[in-house]
Amino acid sequence: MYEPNRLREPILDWYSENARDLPWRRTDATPWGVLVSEIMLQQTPVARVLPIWTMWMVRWPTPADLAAESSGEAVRHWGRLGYPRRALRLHGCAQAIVADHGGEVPSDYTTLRSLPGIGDYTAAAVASFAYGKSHAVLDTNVRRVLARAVSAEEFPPNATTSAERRIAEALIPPVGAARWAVAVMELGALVCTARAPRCADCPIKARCAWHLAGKPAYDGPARKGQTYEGTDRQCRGRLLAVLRQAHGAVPKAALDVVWHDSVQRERALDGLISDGLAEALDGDSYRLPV
DNA sequence: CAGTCGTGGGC
DNA sequence: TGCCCAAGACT
Repeated sequence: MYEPNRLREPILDWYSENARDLPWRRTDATPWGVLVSEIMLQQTPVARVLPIWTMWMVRWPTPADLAAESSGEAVRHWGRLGYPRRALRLHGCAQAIVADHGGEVPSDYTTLRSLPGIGDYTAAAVASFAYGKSHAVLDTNVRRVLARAVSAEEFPPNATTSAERRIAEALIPPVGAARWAVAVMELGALVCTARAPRCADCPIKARCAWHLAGKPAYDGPARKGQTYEGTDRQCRGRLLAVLRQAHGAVPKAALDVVWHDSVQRERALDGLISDGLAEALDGDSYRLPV
């Protein structure tokens, strides 16, 4: 690859002036706070995470605090963030951290990667942002920025490729890898957005391969559009919302009224139970797991 | 590896 | 208005 500093320096300078003041980025944020933020932020906008993260940090300031609660309380206080299995996985993280790591969030990538709900991105992000380690942090923002700036493509491939990882690793600075990672992410989140990128405000527009090529339209395979209305996912969401609000046993009749199709409703309820998001009680009632 | 898994705001 | 998609992980 060509001289990495051609991209690094303007992006780092831009970040110095434009970084958002997010609570999990402050110097008083703990590794646990960083871990919680990263899992909450998976596929979820910052604006919706902020209030939930703040409540969690007050309620469960350490992994031990969350581990001492039932998984159902984690699900309840997940609220409407979406993908509630993340709440279970975060609870599982807390339990593993207490049981196997002395109550301290692990600092190395491989150990983080072994925790529930922590994949390649989140392990790299926590190691970088909580502990200042050097990793390629490849989230959707970074992948889009690199696709455009380096590969002259409007969008990255559907799945992360080894070529992308090679490009990202070549750009990691020898010093300040974590700041570089968050700076590229921030550029992707605020300027180099998926729709209507603000190229006029971009610090590397004169060096961006995609911009220099005249911003050619995406010509790759169609990206998966997600339908929602009428799906099992919507049904699960309705059912779980009832259980979250109930604070105790919910008679089945109270679930029946929120979804008309009984076949789909039963399938969704079974799914919630097998996922550990709900429990069946004697007497045909249900609740969040204890 | 393609499918599954929530939710709500912006354009 | 409907469609797109927002710091992915897991199977």
